[in-house]
Amino acid sequence: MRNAAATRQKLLETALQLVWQSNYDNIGVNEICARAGVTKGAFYHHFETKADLFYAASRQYWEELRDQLDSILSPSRRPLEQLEDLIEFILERQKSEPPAAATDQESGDDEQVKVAGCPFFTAGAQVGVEEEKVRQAAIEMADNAIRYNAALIRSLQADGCLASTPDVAQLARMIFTFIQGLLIYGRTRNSVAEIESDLREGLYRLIDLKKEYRRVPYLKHALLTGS
Amino acid sequence: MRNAAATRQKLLETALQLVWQSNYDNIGVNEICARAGVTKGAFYHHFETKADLFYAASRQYWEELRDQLDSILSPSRRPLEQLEDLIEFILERQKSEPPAAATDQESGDDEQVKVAGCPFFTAGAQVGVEEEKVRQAAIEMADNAIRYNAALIRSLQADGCLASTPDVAQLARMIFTFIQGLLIYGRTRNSVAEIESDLREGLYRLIDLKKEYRRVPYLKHALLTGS
DNA sequence: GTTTGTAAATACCAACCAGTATGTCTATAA
DNA sequence: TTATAGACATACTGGTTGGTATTTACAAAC
Repeated sequence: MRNAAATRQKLLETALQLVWQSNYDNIGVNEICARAGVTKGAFYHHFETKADLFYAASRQYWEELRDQLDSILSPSRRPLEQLEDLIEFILERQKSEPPAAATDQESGDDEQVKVAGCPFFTAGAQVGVEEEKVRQAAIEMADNAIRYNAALIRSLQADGCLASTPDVAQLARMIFTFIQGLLIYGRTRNSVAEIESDLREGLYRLIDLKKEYRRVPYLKHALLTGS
Repeated sequence: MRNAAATRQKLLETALQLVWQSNYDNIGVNEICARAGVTKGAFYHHFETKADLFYAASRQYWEELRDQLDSILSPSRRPLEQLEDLIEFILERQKSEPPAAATDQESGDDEQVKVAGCPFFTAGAQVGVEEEKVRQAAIEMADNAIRYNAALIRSLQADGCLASTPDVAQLARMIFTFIQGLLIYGRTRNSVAEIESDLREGLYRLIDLKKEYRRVPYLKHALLTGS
């Protein structure tokens, strides 16, 4: 590694991957370095502390996420389409995490974690009074996500999809917390299946989407009796 | 400490308190012992491992919680009353945690954590593949809580309070995940105020409570313009 | 070709981790 | 009074933690 930018990037990606599979306290600097194929000297050359790395990783993670959300929640698309694609996006992402630099070097032995939720958000909720930067990352992450939720709600509302007039800011918050709680629940069971049905139905109920716009989540009865 | 039961209880309470303020990985056996005024020998006399202690603590925590839920969700009370009291209970509990053995010995310097969420549930979501017992505790905790949610939903439904007919099991799950997500969110901000309004409104929307049964969350406008 | 600044490697630190080995106390039973 | 067993205390283990000090490799500037 004679390329400074590449080394830094590798550390960010590895941190992202590892914290996604476990949690902030459980991942050590040594392990990050080993997995990234980088020495400790390089680590502390690029980042002052472990918390610093995670803060930087969370920001980069959000930038990637933001780009994807921008295309899903693009004003050029119909609000209902945005909602459904967002749901699909969340579910799909749980099946394919960690997000970046999945396979490289000598990895390949890891236990597969199927559901994760945003590790930076959950980490920020758990670290102690020290590690203020980690909590800061969680707050920023949440604020960003909530902003996008609010935009989606306003679009849906403007399109006449909502059965009632909500407090947009509040509803955007509630959607975020619901999704996070759901993903954490899914993680304890380590299965995506359990949350697949709940995500769509829960969002429908929270945003009070008009019945005619709701996609029937499970067609098993209809399918079994013949389409 | 010549009383074995008391020593064991003290360890359980201390573990409960500490993990509530922080998280599983961040709390060491040494710290638990020191805070409990107990030596390490006593600790490992009563519990085989750290994970064992937390599993036991989570079970005891649930037993306390269950008793309170039993009185709140008692069939002798009107379903709507049950719901409102449950909401109040959740909010009130966040302001007064940790639940047991708050002040004893030489404590008193701790940073106040205002919002917590169930630490055993969140811990179970984050621990790695080892520590299976910790995750087990989280799953049991969730299952228990969801059972009580389901009972409440059925009561509300039987009383004609719901605007639509829900999948009870699913809705009970969604309520649980929503509440957990909300509490975790509140913890990152370290404020109860942010979640107070969201909890009631979110539950109303999830369970699709008929409008006439919804308690108006904020009367600020009405109050400001004169009652 | 030498200087200079940055990137990275090595070796190391004190503090802490969960867990253990071993001994002592004390209460009860014989 | 003695024997036994549970309840604890003390001291320690090997290993790991986040972080640092020092040195080396290397590329561009002069």
